[in-house]
Amino acid sequence: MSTQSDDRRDLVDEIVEQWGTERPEVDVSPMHVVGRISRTAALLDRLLARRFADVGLQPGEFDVLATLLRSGPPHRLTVGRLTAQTMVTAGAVSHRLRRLEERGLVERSTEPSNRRIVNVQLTQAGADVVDVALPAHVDHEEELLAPLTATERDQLAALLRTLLLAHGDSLD
Amino acid sequence: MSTQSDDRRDLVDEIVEQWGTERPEVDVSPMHVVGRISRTAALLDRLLARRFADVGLQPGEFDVLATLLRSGPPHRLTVGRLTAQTMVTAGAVSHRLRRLEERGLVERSTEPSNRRIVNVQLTQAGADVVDVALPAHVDHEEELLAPLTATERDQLAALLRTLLLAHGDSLD
DNA sequence: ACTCAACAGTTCAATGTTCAAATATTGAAC
DNA sequence: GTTCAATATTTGAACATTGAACTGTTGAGT
Repeated sequence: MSTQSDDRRDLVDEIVEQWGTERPEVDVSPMHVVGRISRTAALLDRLLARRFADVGLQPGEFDVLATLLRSGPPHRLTVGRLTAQTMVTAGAVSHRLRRLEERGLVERSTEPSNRRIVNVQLTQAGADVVDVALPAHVDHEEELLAPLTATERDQLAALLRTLLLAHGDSLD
Repeated sequence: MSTQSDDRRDLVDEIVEQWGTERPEVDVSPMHVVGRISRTAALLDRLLARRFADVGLQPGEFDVLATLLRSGPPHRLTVGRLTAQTMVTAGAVSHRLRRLEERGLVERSTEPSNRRIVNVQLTQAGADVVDVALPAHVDHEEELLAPLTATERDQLAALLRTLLLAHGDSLD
């Protein structure tokens, strides 16, 4: 297995070097990490969004449907639990649900025991959509990660887990 | 220096485990990396955006102004070169420039030798804004990376650089 | 000179997200 | 029982980005 490290310079290297020349008194080294996380996410999200479009789905819509499916039977979650697993606001989730409901992929109903709560039920049509989209999605992710060895993927995942946990991204 | 590894489970671990139960025939392991890159970026971007708001700036606006400043005197770039350094479309850059021009932070003028090209000039007011925002911004980034040791940051940066370069994110 | 494709930016309608206000419900305090 | 703060979700205006169409400019081919 080839494990040669790539010693070329990416755009973030250029940016950090420019700052070193233009504002040498400011230590911009954190950009090496934060800048790359931001750029990598933007790059991957854009590529993945195109593939979703082929299935007539938006990333955020897939996110909701997939969350419901992987929660297991009966494929029903409250809006709150749904929101807790996304990186968007409750308002955004509500908008997504309205669009998905119009397309018949989910159904909303108030919880009888506590009428503040709304249950979101994945329909059969919604489940079918995820079952088509999921394998294609992970295949695409696999392709995008091809430049990294299995070891490198593990390292990357572990480092990001540390960062996420430190910032409270867990179920607790 | 403490280098203990965090063995708690984050939300991505939960998600992958759920898929393992609900759809064991699909190998969702790429999510360990892609899912965390996406979530980490969303988390950091959101936190950083709040700090920018304190200076009356939006992340995208800071991005444009900072690109102009770090390009060095005379702090002037074409719209095309500006767009090449961002992760957004030319249309988005055009919108950003209109907003920044209205606030007197940049000025646009057509290049005499090729009237298709538009030069974007950072004004003194624009340079002042970046000079206030930049140190605060990198300080904030530094804080957000505090959970990682210097070695871990280097590893993380190197892994992401490999990924970015493989996907063409360089000046070439 | 003329044609025309390529190029550089801009514009605009559509769209998804955010933020804050609003609605409705619950439970606890008194 | 009534009050009221907390909770759960929705609504709607504001706003940034996208994608496609559009304007204007240049340069190569003939």
